Amino acid sequence: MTQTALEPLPPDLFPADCPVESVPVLGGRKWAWKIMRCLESGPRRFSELRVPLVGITPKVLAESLRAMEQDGAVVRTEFDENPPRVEYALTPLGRTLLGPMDAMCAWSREHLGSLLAAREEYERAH
Amino acid sequence: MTQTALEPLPPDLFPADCPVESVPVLGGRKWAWKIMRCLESGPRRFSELRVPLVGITPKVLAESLRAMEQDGAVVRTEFDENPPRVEYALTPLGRTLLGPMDAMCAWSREHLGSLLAAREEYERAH
DNA sequence: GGTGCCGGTTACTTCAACGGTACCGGCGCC
DNA sequence: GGCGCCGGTACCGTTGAAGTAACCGGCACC
Repeated sequence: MTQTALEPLPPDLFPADCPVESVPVLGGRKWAWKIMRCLESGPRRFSELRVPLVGITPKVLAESLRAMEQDGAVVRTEFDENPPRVEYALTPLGRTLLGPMDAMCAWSREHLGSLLAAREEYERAH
Repeated sequence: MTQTALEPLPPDLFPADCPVESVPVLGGRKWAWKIMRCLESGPRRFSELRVPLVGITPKVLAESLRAMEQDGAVVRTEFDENPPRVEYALTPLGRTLLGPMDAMCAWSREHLGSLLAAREEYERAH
């Protein structure tokens, strides 16, 4: 035996409050990732965000922004002007997320081809 | 003016086939992340995976594994033994995802406290 | 012949996110 | 007075992942 037996996986491998599930951009919010990217270059207005986020409805954008605000990744600033102006910006905490996001984007750029090829191969074989 | 005006965001900022949406662990699959972690240490059997994935049903586990197999992140190997044995393992492609995942986990370990604090602060203020 | 293990499948239900359409108040402008 | 801009809200329908519960075939063991 040159190979040692694999340790069994313990039932408590993941704590009940497993942290990863709470990471903002990971939590099942379709647009969060793109919104982060839009705010990367500076504060943006609601209607300004709607331009690159093609197809998003104001409802979903408002919901997403509010969720990200709750998570402390985004600040909402209201200006007392006319017509009314509201700006959304990344918080320092939000900015710290850009690093890990870049890592994922780099992976995607490098390996997405293999992934799509695997999908086609799977279709072919089944 | 010491501050330059911010470039407006172009409507084509994100290509139609934006890659990030296709990253396996990012695509709305609740258990994918944990499954990756379970397979990190070596190949595992179906019933072996059910131990740490507390609360997962066989249906959802089978679905998740099949989706990850389609994406080329996991291989399924059937052995002609009795009782039947099936092993799931990470592919080389799947392993390349572990790096970016570690970056996200590190972020989570470091900043989850601030995130939860922000959520409480938001509750308090609204 | 009954029981258990293994790796699932099937049918049904639930739920949250998303999408579609319409509409709002307050102000300025013509 | 009518229209448009801004930053949304209200109501409703759709969708897809997840959860619930029951069951399956094949073989070994007793």
